[in-house]
Amino acid sequence: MKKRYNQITSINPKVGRNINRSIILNAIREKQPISRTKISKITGLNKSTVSNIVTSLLDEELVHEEVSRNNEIGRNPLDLSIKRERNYVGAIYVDSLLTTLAIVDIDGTVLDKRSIKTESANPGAFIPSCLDSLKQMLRENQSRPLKNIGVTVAGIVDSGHSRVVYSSNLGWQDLDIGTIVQEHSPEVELLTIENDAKASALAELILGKHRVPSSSFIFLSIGRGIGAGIVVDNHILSGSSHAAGEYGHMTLVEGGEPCSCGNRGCWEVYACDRATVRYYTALATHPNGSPGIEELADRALGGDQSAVAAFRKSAEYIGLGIASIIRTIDPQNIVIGGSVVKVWNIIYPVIMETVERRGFLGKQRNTVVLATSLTDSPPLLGAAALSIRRIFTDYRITL
Amino acid sequence: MKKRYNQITSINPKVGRNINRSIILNAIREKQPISRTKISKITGLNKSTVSNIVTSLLDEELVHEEVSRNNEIGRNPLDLSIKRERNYVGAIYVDSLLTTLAIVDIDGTVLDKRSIKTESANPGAFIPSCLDSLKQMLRENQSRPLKNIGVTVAGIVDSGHSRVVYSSNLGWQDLDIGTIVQEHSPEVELLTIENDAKASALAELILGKHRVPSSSFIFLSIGRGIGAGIVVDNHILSGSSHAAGEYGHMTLVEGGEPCSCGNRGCWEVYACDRATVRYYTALATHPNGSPGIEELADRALGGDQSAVAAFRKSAEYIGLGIASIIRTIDPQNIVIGGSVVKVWNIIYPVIMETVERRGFLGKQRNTVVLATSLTDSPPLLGAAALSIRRIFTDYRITL
DNA sequence: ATTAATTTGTTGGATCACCAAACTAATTAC
DNA sequence: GTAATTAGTTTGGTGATCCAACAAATTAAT
Repeated sequence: MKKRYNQITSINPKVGRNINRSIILNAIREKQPISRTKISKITGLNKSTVSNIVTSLLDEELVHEEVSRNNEIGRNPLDLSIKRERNYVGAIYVDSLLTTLAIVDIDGTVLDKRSIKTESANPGAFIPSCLDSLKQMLRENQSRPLKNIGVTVAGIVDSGHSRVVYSSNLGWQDLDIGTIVQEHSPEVELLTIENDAKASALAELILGKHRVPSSSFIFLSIGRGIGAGIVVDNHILSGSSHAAGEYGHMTLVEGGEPCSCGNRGCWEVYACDRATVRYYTALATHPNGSPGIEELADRALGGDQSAVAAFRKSAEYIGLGIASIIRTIDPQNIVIGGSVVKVWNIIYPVIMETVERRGFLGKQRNTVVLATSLTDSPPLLGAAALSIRRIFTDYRITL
Repeated sequence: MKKRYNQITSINPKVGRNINRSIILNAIREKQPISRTKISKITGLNKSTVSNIVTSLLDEELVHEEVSRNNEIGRNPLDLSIKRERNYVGAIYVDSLLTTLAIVDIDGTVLDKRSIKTESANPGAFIPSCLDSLKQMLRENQSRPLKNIGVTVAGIVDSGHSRVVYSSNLGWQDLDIGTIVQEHSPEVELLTIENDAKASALAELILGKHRVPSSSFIFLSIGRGIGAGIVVDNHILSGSSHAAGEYGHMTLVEGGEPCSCGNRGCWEVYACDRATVRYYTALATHPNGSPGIEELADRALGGDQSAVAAFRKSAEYIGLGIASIIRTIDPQNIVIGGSVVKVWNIIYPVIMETVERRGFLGKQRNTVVLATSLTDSPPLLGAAALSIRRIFTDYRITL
């Protein structure tokens, strides 16, 4: 297990070949179906080189070939696309109450999914039980054992050492997930663990239907708090303490409302799900107890004006924070994930009104705010994306 | 003119060679003096390959060779270092009142420097007059014509098109500096123009004496406002509208003091030089008019308690903003440049006290706050660094 | 002084990957 | 049926890196 990234510090023919292989494989993933000739044109590699590398990709069963009929003059191209069968990955998203397990193909399609109760108090027993559940699912689907598994949790994760540094949700601290998995399931060749928002950003990048929205964007995960994955030039910003993207605790109102982190005026105090519920109970004449965010979204969609107003108030603060992000990072896109996406039509106009009033400083800005394009839970697809990325690109350029 | 970056989209032997050349050249710059064998060890390239490439670098007169005596067993190594003679670059920093011109060697040493009054109202005449002054300086130093010139201005700059998008300081909008230079001085092969804070960050990265502080840090330029250069994995974050790093307009106090940008509670309202002066005039019993920030720094160093208190108040807000940066970007370092560096001993304890109280959320964080290590004005060295970087690395990996 | 040991840097042949151009294959248009 | 066009393969050439042997320079021991 624990195949580490190939850290590239210089180029030799083999490394160059591997990089080109990855470039071609990613081109196929992004533009599929695509012909060898087109790949040659967009990469600048010679046709013969492309053919040569594609032959190995076909041998590795990562790519699939099919004759195409395009009714144009000349010989028909051979369409290349990603081979989805035989390359499944395991995905585990550990949330505070429920843990979701899934088997996902390398194109991001969820083949099977189930949830179990999270038993975070005893991770040494809980993690193995997740792996056993995955194996059970595999047997039912008659698939080969999984060689790649991705795990996502809310909290600070040292991905390079497969360790959870700190997770307040789960009460974990310095937990070496890698060793637990290795001892229980030595057949797993690659385990990757990452923060949920960072992994969601990765999923949006490589599996999202915004069709490569851009090479630099910010994925905002709005839920219990506000976390973010920052993507710069196709790389996730990890942070020197593995803690980049903790946008929820950006100070928005110095001296404002107290936050669970001990400070005051943090963004998430004003804009996360709990804030919306708080706004609702303060506004509604008959709040019917304290509804969950999903229930609240349903009420808003059903026409409950207090629920709508609560979401609009949150949206205004979401917009304020986004304006700060735009001014400081100036990303191409901001992609939002979380329950609020359910009421996108209600919140989007409010967010944009605030952003346009506050974020652009009168000058032209290009940042586009979007709802996530992922069709399943972003943190779950994020867990899958961690493994999928490694299949497509198994090195990291340091230079 | 206008040599654009080589955008690398795939690897072939020539590109690989060029990358390795750049890796070796940068290794020499960072670790000089260094032997061929050591370069081979740190890059992973074969000794013979290193020798081969070093031979071309010696031919190009970029590198200098010298026998070393290290008194160790075995043959003495040949020390390689950057050849500073014959490779000078021009640097122009256009500030709102004064423009500084300099001739700098590729190791970052300023050979000659002078200032002229900024005539921003007529850039079509002013830019050429800057170039003429540089040529005059060259004649006095009996140097060859400059092939590389870097320009820095405060404002939003489209570096790829050598254009100033917007500069409120200079009143420039959509100004094509590249064309002006090309028409006046066609012998200039490469003109690079960049925002002052971003270029300062670059200077700190490649010329700073923190000896490569890290590959990801934020350079905070505190002056009339607060600008920043964000360095991630040795690259400057440019932003989708070329406007990344406008940290001065990050909202810190929603609904707070009005800012010139039209919003309220922006960070720079509380923490820039004007704020410090404001604090001082409010505190001092005999403010002696409204002193400039340099004068104020002198008074603080001279024991003026009102000046000290003003800087400490600003420092507290600087710390607050830094805490937000740490929580959101989690950089390895934050490097501060500007007049406040003069009173570093006064402000540093206050900044750190605030940062530690607010930025680390009780968990271990590694971010280190430092004063700039640059021995000359960061935006001026930044202008030089723009050209120097291109000499050392003339491609950009896109992948 | 001579020899052994050690380290630096060079040389020459082998290998590997990409490229260019010619070639085969398949399809449409006339 | 032939020409034109586009897709993909084959073949030989080039160029860069690697490997291993070697030469050069220095210290330590005999």
